[in-house]
Amino acid sequence: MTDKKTSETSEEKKSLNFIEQIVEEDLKNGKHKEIITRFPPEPNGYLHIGHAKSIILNFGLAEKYNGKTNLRFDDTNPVKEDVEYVDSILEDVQWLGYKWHGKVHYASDYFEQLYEWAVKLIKNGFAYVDDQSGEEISATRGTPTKPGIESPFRNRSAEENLDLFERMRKGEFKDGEKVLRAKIDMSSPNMHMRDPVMYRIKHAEHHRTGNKWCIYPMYDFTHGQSDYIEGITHSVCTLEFENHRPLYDWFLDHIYEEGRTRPRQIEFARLNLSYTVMSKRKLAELVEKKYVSGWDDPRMPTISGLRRRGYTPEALKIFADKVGVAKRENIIDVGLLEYSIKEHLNRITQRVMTVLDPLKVTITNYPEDKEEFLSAINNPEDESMGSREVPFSRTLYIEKEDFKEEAGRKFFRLKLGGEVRLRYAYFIKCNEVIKDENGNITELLCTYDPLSKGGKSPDGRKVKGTLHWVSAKHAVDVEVRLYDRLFSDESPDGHKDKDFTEFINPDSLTILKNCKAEPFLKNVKSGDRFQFERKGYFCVDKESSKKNIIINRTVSLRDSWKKKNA
RNA sequence: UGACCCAUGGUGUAAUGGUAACACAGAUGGUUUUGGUCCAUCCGUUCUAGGUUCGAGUCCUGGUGGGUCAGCCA
Repeated sequence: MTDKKTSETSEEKKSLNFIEQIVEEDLKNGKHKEIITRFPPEPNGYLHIGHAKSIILNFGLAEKYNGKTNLRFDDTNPVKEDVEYVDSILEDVQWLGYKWHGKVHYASDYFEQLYEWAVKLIKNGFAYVDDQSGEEISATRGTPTKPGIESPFRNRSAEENLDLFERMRKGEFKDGEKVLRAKIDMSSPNMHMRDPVMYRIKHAEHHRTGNKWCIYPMYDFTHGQSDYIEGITHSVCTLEFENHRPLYDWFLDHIYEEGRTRPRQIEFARLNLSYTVMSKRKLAELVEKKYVSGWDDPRMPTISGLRRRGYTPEALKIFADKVGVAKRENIIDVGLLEYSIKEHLNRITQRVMTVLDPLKVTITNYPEDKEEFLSAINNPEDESMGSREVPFSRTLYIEKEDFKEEAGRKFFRLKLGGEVRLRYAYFIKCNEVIKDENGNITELLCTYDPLSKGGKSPDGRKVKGTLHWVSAKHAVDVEVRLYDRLFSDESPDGHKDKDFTEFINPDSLTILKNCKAEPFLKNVKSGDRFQFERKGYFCVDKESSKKNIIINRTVSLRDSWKKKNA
């Protein structure tokens, strides 16, 4: 029953992805003795599953090749960043199970060093202060097919540039009045090489450096040098930075000192998931416009959302492994994510019986005051988890959808005059259906076969259906929240003429208030995970309390019956 | 109509000049006290046209299609 194939065959001969090949090559030919990677988020939002792929890639590389991984906040833009995000990012990385090397790094720790390098570039004639406005700079940059125009301030003397740059730092100028630019090539076919801005003036309070600085380095003048300072060997980022690489290398060329580790930028394709959006801006919009309850809403593709939904770090690693690493644009089927969590939860979760949509069943030939306890297996995939006792009595609940007065032979569940097995309990036969004045079924009158205790056929007769059930007297009331995909379209932000919010699925959340669980659930705490037999994997929500137990459905079980009849 | 990058089943990822492999999805069947798990079988002439080679998914050239770049964002 248990699966042994995943542990044996799949690990043996796994081919390397292109980044691992580069690393192995660099290690083999002695370019590096040890690799150091880094995860460099900007603290301007919550991490999502795309970041999880990057985290797992970077930390995974270091684990595999006995290297190290730094955590560094790319905090060069004070107006967008906040400690709230720093904290959530720290929590998410740790939850994934990774430990960064040494202390947490911040690009803002390097502001002084960066400033000195900027001065060096100025002295060597590779940078100048430009007085043009943002609009002018933009207008003279040219287009991808037309070269740009050199700034009239491009050929100032080093002395003048130095003086101006110092005064920029001192705060003598207003925001936007001046910038420091690299002097490269205004007619480069690569737009990023057309005298990119290195520093801009922002009289804004930074979440770490406060008001110490009023000039802030741009990403391009920060990232590679930060890698260099930290001794990063492989600087892995996403494809949209491909065009930045020549600039990354250009800055390094001008500050590099012989003998030191020189970082290399390598780009891979970011993760895209079907039926969701991944951009920070769009996720923020979902939160702000209250389409979801917050960044950690269980329907969100954020790490905190997935965590609250009941995902495990292991599942995300399984997922990342299956997705792979390459340079091709991709949209991963969300089904693969769901498969990954099912695969893990199937192995580890406690089984439990919970009726989500209860229908009362009275066993007419079962004594009024009798109750008994029946043994149920906790996890068929893991014998060491043992078994538990489940109470049985005359009045029970079964799932409404598990009964039909009349149905074809393909319907294995309970029908009038038919017999099914109650899991771990008895065979029961339905003799009578009770309805209210509107014709709704309110109760089933059944008889049980005392000889079928434990669910074994006493005389060898077979029943096709096995139902989960809960004893009414012993039932624990719980609230269950079912989640469906947030969007009805596979690629909600892939339509030019339509806004992604038009595809929001109005039925992505269903709250069930009247669910009946077996007594095992009485003392659950938030974060506990279960399989509700025949219903799916569930996780106790953070809002859950003793009085009001709230449980999220992480993912449903595969259901070939429902699929066929859909 | 510039530069850079990409193109292998429905979706992803392999094959490192030598029999197109693995996973997910789908289909069919088997086992089963979860219509779960597990097991078996089926599902691609590698975007296109040339070229190099004994041999090309892989190397070269052209084409086609897609992505990225014109923030004082990262």
